[in-house]
Amino acid sequence: MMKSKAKPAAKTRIQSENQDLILKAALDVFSTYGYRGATVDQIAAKCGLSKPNLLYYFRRKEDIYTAVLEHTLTEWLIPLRMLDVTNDPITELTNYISTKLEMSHRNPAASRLFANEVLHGAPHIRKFLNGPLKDLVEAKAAVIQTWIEAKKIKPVDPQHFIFSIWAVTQHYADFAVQVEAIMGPKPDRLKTQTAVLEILLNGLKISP
Amino acid sequence: MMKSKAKPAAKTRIQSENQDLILKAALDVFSTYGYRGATVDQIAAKCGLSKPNLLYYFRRKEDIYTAVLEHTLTEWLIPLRMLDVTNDPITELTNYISTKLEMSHRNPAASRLFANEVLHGAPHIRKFLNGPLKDLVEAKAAVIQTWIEAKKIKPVDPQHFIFSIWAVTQHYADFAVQVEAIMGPKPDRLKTQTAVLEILLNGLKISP
DNA sequence: GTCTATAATATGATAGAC
DNA sequence: GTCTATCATATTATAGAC
Repeated sequence: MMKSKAKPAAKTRIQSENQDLILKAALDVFSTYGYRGATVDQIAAKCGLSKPNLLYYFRRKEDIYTAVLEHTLTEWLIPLRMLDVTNDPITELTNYISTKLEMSHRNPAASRLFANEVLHGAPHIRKFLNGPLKDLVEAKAAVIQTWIEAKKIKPVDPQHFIFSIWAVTQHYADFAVQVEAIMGPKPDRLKTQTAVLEILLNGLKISP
Repeated sequence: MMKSKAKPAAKTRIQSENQDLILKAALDVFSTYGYRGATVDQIAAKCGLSKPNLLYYFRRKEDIYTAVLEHTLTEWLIPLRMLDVTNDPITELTNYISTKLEMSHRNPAASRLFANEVLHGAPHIRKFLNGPLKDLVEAKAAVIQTWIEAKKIKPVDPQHFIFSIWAVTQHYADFAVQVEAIMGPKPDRLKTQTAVLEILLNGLKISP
């Protein structure tokens, strides 16, 4: 469960470069095949290190996995943290949704890694879900509630609304294969963004 | 890829009972651990058969997996097929969304099995996605488009709207651990349903 | 049809030379 | 720090008795 003793101290330039290589390759392999489906061999091959050399940097397979997860999670919540109660709600929510779509598009592997972890019961990040994530969602649900009470947007259950945003935006990364099977390869990103914003936000706008 | 030669012909009562047992246990194990994470041992233990006996019914692990997937997929699309252009759109869509939420709640394992398969590139159901699924979505997108042109609902991209429905409804099954970490155990189902219907449909309703 | 025993393989992890 | 070689284990799959 997020043992940060996993990584050895990175001191030399070669060490820190190799660590980056490993984490990048591991994100790729773990997100494609899942924790159990990924093999240390694959990760080693992908970053051009020998298996024993890779295991010199991270003693166990699980240590690589938790390192990548940790790295991903810290970045993942930044956009939600930025939701600011003092600004216009539609502007803020448009911004948040667009940023999440953008992140899912730029780094689908990270989205899939996280999806896979939660799908299988989140054994490595239970504490994170019950602690920091829960706290953050409650704080931001309160922000949305404030907007509702100020009649700046129509009423909606704030927590479920946040879930819906996550669900829809991450869908385009996690289920990309399915989306492309139906829409053809390389779906128009602007069209996607416009559609998602309309679907999620039109119901909230106060009628003119 | 969906080789239906997988199952031996089930003739005796014992055989067909055991097949059901196996498929039920396999759905559970595969959806929890993923294809690679699941072991034949686990499935055998769960349904009370010995491993060799299980492998008498399905020669290879992969055959069990494809059988379960096939079984799941056929049931999964029934609600979307029922979307009827001649009825009131809000009634029809309310019905569809409610049914999908209900299915996700009653059988989260099926939802997760499918999610896991697509997440990892859908190696076993590519043909299904590119064929039957694509055709069905195009047909039902046309239904929604008809409603829009008849001014019965506000304009929305029909395909992306279908994706959003899938994303949000399946989220409550696939990410149940996360939802419960934030909302507490056993979230109020009626409240969830009401919230999801509002979020997805309020933007479509023609102003009174 | 069902079992025990076991083969064949894949894979995580380590020992020890350089 | 990095490599080759190898161990130990887990797991799919089969052979063959009953």
